[in-house]
Amino acid sequence: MHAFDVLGDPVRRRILELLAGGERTSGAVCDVIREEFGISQPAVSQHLRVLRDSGFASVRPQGARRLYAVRHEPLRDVDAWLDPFRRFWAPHLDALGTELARGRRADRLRDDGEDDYDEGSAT
Amino acid sequence: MHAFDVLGDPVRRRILELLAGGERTSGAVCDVIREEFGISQPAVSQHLRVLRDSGFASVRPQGARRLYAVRHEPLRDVDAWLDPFRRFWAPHLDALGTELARGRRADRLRDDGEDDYDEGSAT
DNA sequence: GGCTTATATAAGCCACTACTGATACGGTCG
DNA sequence: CGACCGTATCAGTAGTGGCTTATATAAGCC
Repeated sequence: MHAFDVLGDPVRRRILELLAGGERTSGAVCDVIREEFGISQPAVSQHLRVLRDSGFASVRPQGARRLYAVRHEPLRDVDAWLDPFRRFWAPHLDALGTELARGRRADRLRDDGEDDYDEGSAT
Repeated sequence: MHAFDVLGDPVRRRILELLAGGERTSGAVCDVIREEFGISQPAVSQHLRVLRDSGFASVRPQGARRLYAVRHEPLRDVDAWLDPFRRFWAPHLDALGTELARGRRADRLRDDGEDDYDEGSAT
C-alpha cells in the first residue's frame, strides 16, 4: 500500500497524530479512536496493522500490551514528494531552510512571481 | 474528498507532477498518462475533475482546449499536516527553517488573516 | 488451572472508487 | 453549414478497502 493511500484514511492519520505525542499501547490508541470515530477494536487493530505493514509505525511488546510508535521514514518520503511543489508557496523558505536541508535544486526558480513558473517544454 | 485521498491515486499524483512543470492542456496530460498508465481519455478527464473539485488544479479555457495548472493550497495543507512529524527527521531544520516559516506564517495570519487553512490550534 | 484482559486474525458484507464505452457539447476550419 | 477535434459527462461494472461479528492467542492474576 502506497504511503499516500495509508494517509488517505482519517483514522490512520489520527492514530499517527496520537503516536506523534509518544508511544502508546494499542489499547490506549483504541480508546481514543473508538471514542472519536465510533469503530470497533478490531477495526483499530486492522489500521494499526496497515501502519505497521507500511512502515509508518513500529511495535514493541510490553507484557501483554503492544507499544506503538511513529516511524518517520515513510512520512519523510511524503515530505520529499511535496518538495517540487513547495516552491509554489514558500519561495523564500526555499532559499533559507528547506533548501539547506535538501541541497539546492531550484536555481532556475524565479522569486519575483509566485504564480509564474516556467513553461514546460512542449517536447 | 480529503486531500490525502486525492493524492492516494498514483495517476493523480503523476498529473500533479506534470502540472508542476507548468500549465498543460487536458490533451497533453492525457497523452502522457495514457502512455504511462494505459487508461482511457475519460479516465484522465475524471481524474482532472477530482483535482479541480478538490482544489488541487485550476482550469483556464483556451479556445477549445483547457489549460490546467497546479493550485498550491491543498498541497500546503498536506505540508502543514506533516509539520508535527517533521521534527522526527529534521530537528535542526525545525529550529532553523521550517519552524521559522511556521512562526512567520502564523504571524501573518494573526496580522492580516489572509489565509484560512486549519492552523491546528483547535487540537 | 481457570478466569480475565489485551491484542490480533478470519470471514463476510457493503460502500466506494476508478475504469470503460458511449455520448454530448462547444470550438475550429474547410 | 457540416465534419471534425478536444474535452467532459453518463451509465454501468469490477475490484478494493474498511467495517462488523466471531474467534484465536498470549499474558496476568486468583
